Amino acid sequence: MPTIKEIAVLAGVSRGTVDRVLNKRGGVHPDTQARILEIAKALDYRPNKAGIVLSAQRKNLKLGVVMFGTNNPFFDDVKEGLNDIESELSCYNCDIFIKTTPSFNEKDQIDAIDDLVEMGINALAIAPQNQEGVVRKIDELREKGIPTITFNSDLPSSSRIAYVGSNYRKSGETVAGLMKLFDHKGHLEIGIVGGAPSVLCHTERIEAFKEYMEKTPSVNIVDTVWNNDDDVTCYTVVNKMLSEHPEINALYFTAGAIEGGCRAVMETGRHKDMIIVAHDKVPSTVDLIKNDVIKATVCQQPYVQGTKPLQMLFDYLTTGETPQEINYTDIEIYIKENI
Amino acid sequence: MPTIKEIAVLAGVSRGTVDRVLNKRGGVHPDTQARILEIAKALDYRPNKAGIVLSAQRKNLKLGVVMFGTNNPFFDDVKEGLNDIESELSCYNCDIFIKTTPSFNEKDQIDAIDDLVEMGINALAIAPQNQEGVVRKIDELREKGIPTITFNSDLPSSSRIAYVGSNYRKSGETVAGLMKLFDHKGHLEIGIVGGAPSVLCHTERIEAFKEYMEKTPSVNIVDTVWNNDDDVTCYTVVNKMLSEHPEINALYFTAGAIEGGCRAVMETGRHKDMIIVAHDKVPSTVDLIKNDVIKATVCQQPYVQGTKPLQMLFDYLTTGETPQEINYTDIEIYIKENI
DNA sequence: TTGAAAGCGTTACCAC
DNA sequence: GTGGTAACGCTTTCAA
Repeated sequence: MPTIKEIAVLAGVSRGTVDRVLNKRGGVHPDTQARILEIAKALDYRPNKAGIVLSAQRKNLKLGVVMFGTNNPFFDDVKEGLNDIESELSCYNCDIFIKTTPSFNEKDQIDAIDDLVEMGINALAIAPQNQEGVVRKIDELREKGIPTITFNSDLPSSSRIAYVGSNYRKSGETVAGLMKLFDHKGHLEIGIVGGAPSVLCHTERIEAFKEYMEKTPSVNIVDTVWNNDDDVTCYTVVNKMLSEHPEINALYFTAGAIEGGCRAVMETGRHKDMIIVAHDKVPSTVDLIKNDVIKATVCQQPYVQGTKPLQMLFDYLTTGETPQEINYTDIEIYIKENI
Repeated sequence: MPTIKEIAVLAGVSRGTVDRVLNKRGGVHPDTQARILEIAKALDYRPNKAGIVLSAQRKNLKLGVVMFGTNNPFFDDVKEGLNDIESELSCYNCDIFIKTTPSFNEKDQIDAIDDLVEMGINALAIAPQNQEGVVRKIDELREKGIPTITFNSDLPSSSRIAYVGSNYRKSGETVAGLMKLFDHKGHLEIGIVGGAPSVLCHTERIEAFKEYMEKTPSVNIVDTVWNNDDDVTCYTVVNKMLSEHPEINALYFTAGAIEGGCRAVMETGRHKDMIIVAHDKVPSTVDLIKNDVIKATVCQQPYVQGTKPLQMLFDYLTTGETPQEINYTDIEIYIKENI
């Protein structure tokens, strides 16, 4: 493997000059520059990450994280990822500051970002609200030279450099495909239980699910109700839906807090013939799968959503390599046997 | 983050002495040793990986890999993983030597290992034959100070330090679970198509599958045939099985070369009502899923099987951290929509 | 526009 | 038993 030192010798210059060229810092004579680039290409030079990281420790990089502080246990796995990457990067003199915002409130997120900037962060990872103010704030940071990566939910219209998270349309389609495979009667009458109509990822899943099912004649979508990520609400709305629609033989839960809903199903005694599919792998969902109430759950690698954005930001700041813009997490299917 | 330098200052010794203690090289006064260990513990010292890797480059580590040279495209993904990790580790002055053995022959593998040892490898990754001679050879290497990690298939009775690969029993059970969920008739008559009775991983899958299904009254396993990982053979045996058993309504392919078998099914016109589940994600399987011939395929992260063993060996040789012994890859379910 | 040197954390080698 | 020092590859700062 060629090193900067070797290139310097071959080009008859000092290591500093090679570094200036390779990292586009400017101030080098065009001829020298051309010569160095040619040699680097010929030798297939690739920088040594260990050297870069070691050297970067003198910068004391600071990374900021903004996310919901909800009690949705889905985020426990995200947090586990955050903790692991924090402990790894701390060895490289890189600090991570995490801010959780209590409500689904735009201003809270913006304030959190401002706080982090105040603390001197060099980059930001955010699970953002889908709101204009947050977009503008990300653009503002970009101009200040602070790159942002979105995770869990994207803001394509902002100038974030990358997104790490689920392809919600494809995950809705995967649930649709599963239900068709599970369909034992040859005809599905489906009730959908979403979180809240304002949460983009849930509505995207539902939209894709519906569009996909519309192409299938043997499937009918009966009703869509919302549980506001709340167990009690979930019980009530599912109870009501089932009594109004005795024909329902399949349920699609797109959000958290499904325990109450499943309880409502079990009370009717219809869960044996009901095809229930959910998202994410929280403890209550695992239990429901083990007890044959839910047939399958479709997941989105929450741990990766915690680690990867920060890893990418760290790499970007140290090695300068531009991350891939769209990083969809795998769509994982779990049933009783592989959960 | 504390460094060796800091510990040295606090303990009133040199960096060399701290290094000797932390890496158990011996030759240090017990009192000094105790003092240093105490300080390291108190500061929660964790070695800096970038520093270790940089320093380790002077060793020019060599890793050996032994695997089948079969034309089974499953191994293409493993090889992709091998290539990626090779290119990454090459930056750290670590070379990787890959030997593929042509046949399912014990002696070939042992010869390949001997060749690699001759070349001076510091560690070995092997997708092993399940044979006594290979076990003994691994034990022999261990005594020479050359650690081995098995991948794809394990040799628990050998002194390999770790295994990376599928839990074949669990993956067979997952197929069983899927088939039960897909069962539209309320009664499964299943034909099993294995690779070869001598390949451990296939027989393990089948065994677990059968044991699991035996607990289910509505399931009957009609017959088990072998295709020797060969398309033509597969066509023949499936053709024969289907004509002898018109009651079969589900097929479980546990190995590669399933295209011929599926062709036989399609020729009978029974594929519309046939529940077919397979393993691994090779191009032909993807096609068969997209064309609704196969309902699902259960995979075992081949890419990870290529990268992780070498990453673990490199870490073990440089940082000295003992790898986890059993590293099961995820059991991934793919259907038409998430493939 | 360029060069020289220090420093990041660890390991290895040579003195004592 | 222990200390000092050079080396791994890269970046940064100061000086020319």
